[in-house]
Amino acid sequence: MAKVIVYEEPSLEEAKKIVKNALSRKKNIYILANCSVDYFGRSSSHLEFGERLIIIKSDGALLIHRPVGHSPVNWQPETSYIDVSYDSEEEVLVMKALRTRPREVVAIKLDNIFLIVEAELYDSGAFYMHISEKEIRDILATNPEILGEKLTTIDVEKKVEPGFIDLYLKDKKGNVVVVEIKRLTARVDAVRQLKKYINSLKSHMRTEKIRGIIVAPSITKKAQELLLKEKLEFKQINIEALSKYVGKTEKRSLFDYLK
Amino acid sequence: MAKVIVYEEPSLEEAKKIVKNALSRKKNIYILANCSVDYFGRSSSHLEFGERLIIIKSDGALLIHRPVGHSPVNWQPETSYIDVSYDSEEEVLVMKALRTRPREVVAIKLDNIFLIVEAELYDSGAFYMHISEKEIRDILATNPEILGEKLTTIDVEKKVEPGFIDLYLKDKKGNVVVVEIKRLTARVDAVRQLKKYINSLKSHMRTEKIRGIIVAPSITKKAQELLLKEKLEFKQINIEALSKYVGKTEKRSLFDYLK
DNA sequence: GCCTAGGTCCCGTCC
DNA sequence: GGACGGGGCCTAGGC
Repeated sequence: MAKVIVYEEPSLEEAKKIVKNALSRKKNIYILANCSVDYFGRSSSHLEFGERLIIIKSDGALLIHRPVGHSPVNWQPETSYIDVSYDSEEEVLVMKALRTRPREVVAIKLDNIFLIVEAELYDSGAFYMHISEKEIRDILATNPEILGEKLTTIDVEKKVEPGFIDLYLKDKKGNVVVVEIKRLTARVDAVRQLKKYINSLKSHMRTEKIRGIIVAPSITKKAQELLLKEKLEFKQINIEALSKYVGKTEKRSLFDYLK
Repeated sequence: MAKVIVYEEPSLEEAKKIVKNALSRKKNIYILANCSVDYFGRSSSHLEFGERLIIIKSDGALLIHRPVGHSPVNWQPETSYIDVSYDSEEEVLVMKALRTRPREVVAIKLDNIFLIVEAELYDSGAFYMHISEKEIRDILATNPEILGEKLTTIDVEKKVEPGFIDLYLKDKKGNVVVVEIKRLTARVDAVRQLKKYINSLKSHMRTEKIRGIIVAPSITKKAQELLLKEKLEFKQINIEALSKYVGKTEKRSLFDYLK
């Protein structure tokens, strides 16, 4: 079971020892403190002093969260090294998280620490994500009749020069059918993507006719227009209906959660 | 200054009161607990029981973080309502975070709570991000001579059918110059993007010559090849050197941070 | 390592 | 509100 140690209002010198020790033991560290943050790397940024939550995970992931908003204001997805030192001149605890590739640094200056929590967490729970684009693709590959006509699957994730074709099929007339799948509303960029693949195929073989189909639960107006202009097709699919093809997908509905 | 209250190992019934109260006062809430998570909405997922950090921010943002990794395993960027109840049958505290658009729900079941921290944080610190693509574009628009020749800026973010041209200029010979800017290494997709804009322009006006320039600190080999094939140009810029055109950008280098 | 594409992407911006 | 493109996107998968 989790081991959790709480330090309330440590001095900066005490905090330095606590954090260094916790880092060396690869604990999870959560700090509530008044701090400023500088970032330098692919871009650079400066965040003035304010009260935030600093998270250092056992694998070195670093996150700095403000009191509002989903996204961390600063972060380091993986750190090669976190340096902790006390700057007696500025009277701040300095934590520098380094990353080698890309070469980036996040430097945090803490001048008032409210809380440090050191935690050893056990988490081996499996995570299941249902109906990803990959799942839809595999269902359609084995059941191409879902698209409403007789089709034969030739290839899945077929490599062409500019990328990968989700589904590469042939229709009953022997035409090549290129399918681009979107799990959510298809937008103009999906149509562009499909056109790109078709252009690539056309440059290699000139004899056969090539059809392009966007498969998605819905499509934006602009995407529909571009589709018509490019003489491509759209096939609407019902994602919920597809779930019956997946054994392990749970049949719970939003309604069950809201009850 | 921050007000922080720490509750160590509360019972589930106590936790229910603490969380409900903190939610109603729009506090930041941090919970260390053994929990399972179900998500249903644009996609759906199930996470088995394990020890994690649950963050509820004062604006309703919800994050569930495992002990490793940058990204939260489950989240709700904004919640319209968080319901907290005790399920006496399963002996778990249930927190359901609802979102109306898109209609989504994250349901957390907690069966063992190690720590709850309730915090009122004050954070008004400004955040400065330096040299975005937009900034580079504006600097080049007002100082096109940086590109190494006499150019006149005609338009910024010019709308053409497939999108927006970063910079639309004329050179001293009166040729149209289309510039695509990348803040980091330019890749093949940047070249494709540029080509797309030029094609669009060509279809509208046939008299003038159109040049295309990729402006970036560096370019990949593949992009360079495509560039040559398409008879387009690459102009290297030094982002550091551009910063002198931005008043508020700090002149600190990576070296200063690493010292 | 680079490249490609997906994501419950999130987020800003413009219509 | 929908739609579209950017991001220090992050992450997974190929080569």
